[in-house]
Amino acid sequence: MNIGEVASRSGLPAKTIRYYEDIGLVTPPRDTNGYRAFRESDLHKLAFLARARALGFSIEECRLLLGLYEDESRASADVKRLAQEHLASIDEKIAKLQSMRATLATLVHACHGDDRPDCPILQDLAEGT
Amino acid sequence: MNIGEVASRSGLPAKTIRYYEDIGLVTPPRDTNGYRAFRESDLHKLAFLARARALGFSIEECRLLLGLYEDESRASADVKRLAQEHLASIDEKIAKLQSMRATLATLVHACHGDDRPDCPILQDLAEGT
DNA sequence: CTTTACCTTCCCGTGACTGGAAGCCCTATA
DNA sequence: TATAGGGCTTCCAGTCACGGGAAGGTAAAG
Repeated sequence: MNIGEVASRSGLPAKTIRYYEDIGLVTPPRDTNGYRAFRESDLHKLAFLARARALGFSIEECRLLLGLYEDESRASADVKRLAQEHLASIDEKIAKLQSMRATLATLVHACHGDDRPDCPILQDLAEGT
Repeated sequence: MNIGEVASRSGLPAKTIRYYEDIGLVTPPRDTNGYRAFRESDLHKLAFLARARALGFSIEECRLLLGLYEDESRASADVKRLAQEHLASIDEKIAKLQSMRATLATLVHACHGDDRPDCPILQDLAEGT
């Protein structure tokens, strides 16, 4: 399998797949012409990575997850802990964004938004009330 | 005012203030010894920037906001539009995170998290069900 | 044989900083 | 007056996870 097919089947751009090889997440062998020759197992790994990334895991977390996935003697507790930590960090991000959102929504609501210059949004930014 | 005082009064790290000068957001004059000599107006701008950044505006949006702030003949509609677009992008981010969160929470809930290897989290990542 | 599509490596750019090195400047104390 | 410390300066490199694009080799189609 060449990189193009792997890209379309995994949903990852070819650039990303090459990058994942660079940082050692996959290690496809090479054909005599120098092309990467992906095995089914490489495709499988890449699809795993695509889904883990889609859940917001960082590359290093993905590396750990892959390691656990390939370790037959893993404890599911280790996976769960990793996922829970990630869940907590997502919750933090959501909370931060919602706090921003609340302030911003109040300001937007207070601004009449016409052609006059006075604007509570700028006022708030300037005065930090 | 030296950079240290401006840093503590604006809440921005000195490094960040130098960076903001690099990209032209502030242009403090220099003392004969080469030190930046911040005026009250510079401090004011930096505090404005700190608050705008805290609301999640990008640097380029901050640049626009500063421009509007200093333009006496601005239309508040321009400010409001900028803020509304930013609000929409925050909503997108929140939605994405909440979707991740939902999937992840389901998986975490389904994983017993003991010393056995079978784990629905890894299963989901592997099979993409 | 030519075109076209695909593959390769390499290097630069992104956003918004952060860390660290090397060196100048200013103040205070022994 | 020597020195120790802290603060200031510039510059370079690294972060994270890629994406864009150049220069060139290779394969499949007409």
